Parts: sequence; structure tokens; C-alpha cells
Amino acid sequence: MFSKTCEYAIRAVLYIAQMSKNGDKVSIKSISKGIDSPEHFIAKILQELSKKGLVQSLKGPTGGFYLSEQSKKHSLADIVRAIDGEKIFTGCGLGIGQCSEEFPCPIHNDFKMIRKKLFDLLQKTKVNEFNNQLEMQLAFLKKNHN
Amino acid sequence: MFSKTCEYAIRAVLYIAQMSKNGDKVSIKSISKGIDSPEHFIAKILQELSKKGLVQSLKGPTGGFYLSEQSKKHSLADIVRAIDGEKIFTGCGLGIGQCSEEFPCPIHNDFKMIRKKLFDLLQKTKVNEFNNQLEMQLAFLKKNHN
DNA sequence: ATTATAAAAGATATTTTTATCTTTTATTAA
DNA sequence: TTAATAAAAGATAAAAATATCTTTTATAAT
Repeated sequence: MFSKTCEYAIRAVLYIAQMSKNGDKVSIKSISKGIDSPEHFIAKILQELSKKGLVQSLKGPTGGFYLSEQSKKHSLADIVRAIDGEKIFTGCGLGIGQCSEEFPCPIHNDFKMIRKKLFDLLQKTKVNEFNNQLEMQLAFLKKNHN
Repeated sequence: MFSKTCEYAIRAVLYIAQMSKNGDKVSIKSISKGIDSPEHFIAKILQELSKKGLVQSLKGPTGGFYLSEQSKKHSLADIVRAIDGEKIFTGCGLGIGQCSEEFPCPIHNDFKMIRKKLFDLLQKTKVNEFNNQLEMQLAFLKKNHN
């Protein structure tokens, strides 16, 4: 559904949201362990998210990543859009460039509905809304949650 | 959503379904033009679909691709499964290997619902059900449909 | 039988995605 | 004000997906 980069991105932001909720900053090493992703790879991804204002960061000792009040209110859709672009929300299910209402692919309408559902879900879901579930271990961001 | 390979595969099968509905066979060249895909690439994809019994073929003059009575009844889900595998129907939205009811990722339930909708749609849609729409130019398999 | 046709098979090339490594810059603490 | 820390930036590498090219095999028409 999403690129691997995007999956890591979402998991990272949810992890940062939870770990930084009391003003702490979270290091790449911690993130990488917390979501079970390659350290250098997630570093690159966070660089990108940082440039686009979806996460904040500070260099140096006690530095790391955190979320501004604004960033906490971002939706999963914002992250997906920043990494994978609009295509997943608007593109044709069969990859036809000019698929449209006027010249639809055979599954145009069915897909439109599914994509809309996906978008609505991602749009309404904010990055800080899982903090408690994550803390209480009712939801997980990696496979080995021990 | 799907790999490009899979998008081509679906378009090719729908094209074959329509073009071969009266017993004709369809050449790779015709398919490639009809769905606007690289000729050698779609040849490879059809080889795979042929091996898996999703399309039939015959070599030599007057040869080409067609669909057996059985193949006409296949669903889009069958094609997706043959090319992209099960992952899109069952995999975790955030790419967590062991995501499950017991140890769910944060968006587990929402995604389960969307994936189910996607699967149901693809499962109930048969490859020959667009023949008329395609012929009447109410639906299209490529961008330049002139 | 021979030739032409069209898919199958196998090999290779290109591009994109994913991942890693090294150097630089900013910040803090001692 | 120096040393340590941690992210940013830039370069490189590996793997996977996409695309192309060549040779072989099966079939049909002559």
C-alpha cells in the first residue's frame, strides 16, 4: 500500500509522538530501535520529514527529535503525502495516466470509493492519538515488543 | 496500490477478455498497443500468467493469447494474487511483520476494514465483466483511446 | 518439408527503492 | 573554550522493480 520508506516514516512519527510527549527529545538510535528500522535509513527519512516541518529536531547533546504543538496535530495523510505523494489518493488503480470521470478505467468508481475511505481514515487520524495505546502496550510499532 | 507489473497484468487480461471473446487470439503486439505497455515487458508478464493458468496461449501463426471458459471466470483478485502475492490483502499497513489481533499496529483495525473492502471488490469482479463497456468505449485501458 | 509466425525462455540492462557509510555542522556540558 | 554529542548533508552501495534484447520452440500455412 505504502512504500517501505513511508511505513517507517509513520512508525517513526508515532514513536516520536509518544516518547516526546513530556518534552523529551528522541535520538535516532532510540527511534531506530523503537520501531525496528535501519538506523541510517530512518535518519534520512527524518531529515526529509524535518525539512517539510512534520517533525522538529535539535542537534547536539540532549538533542533529538520531537513534535511541536502544530506537528502533533498533523494527520497520517500529511506524512503519506510528504513521502509517497498524492498518487495513492488520486492515482488510477490500473495505472492509466489520464483516467478520469470522462474516460474512466473499468474499476474507476470502485477504486474511487476505496481510496476515499483510505484518505478519510488517514486524514482524520492524528499522529498523537496513539500515545496512550502505545504506552499501555495495546498497540505496537515493531514485531519484537519485549 | 499495485505494482506496475500488476497494473499491466490486469489491463492485459481485461484486454484479452474483450478481444478474444469470439474465439480470436490476441498477439502480444496487439495487447501492447491496446493497453499502452512496453511490448517485451507485457510479454514477460503474460508468460507468468500463462504458467499460472490465468491466460491461455498458442504459438505460431494465428496464435496468441485467449481465455479458456475457466479463465474468463477468474477474478481480479486472482490476478493480483498471482503477481503481487497475498501481502496486499493480509499484510500490515505499517509493514510490521507480526502485526496481528493480539499484537496490533495502531491502525490495524481500520486497515483491516479497508483491505477487506478492496479484497471483496477484487474478488467479486470477474475478468470478462467489462467486455461490453470496453467495446462501447464506456471504459478504457489506456490513456490515448483514439 | 519448408517457411513464416508468434510465444517461451533466457540473458542483460536500466531505473528506482532501500540501505549504508563518511564528513560536516550545530548545540550542549564540563 | 574545548570536547562530546547528535542531527544534517552528501556520497556510495546493494537490492528490487521495470524494461529490453536475443535465441529457442511450437504451430500453422504454403
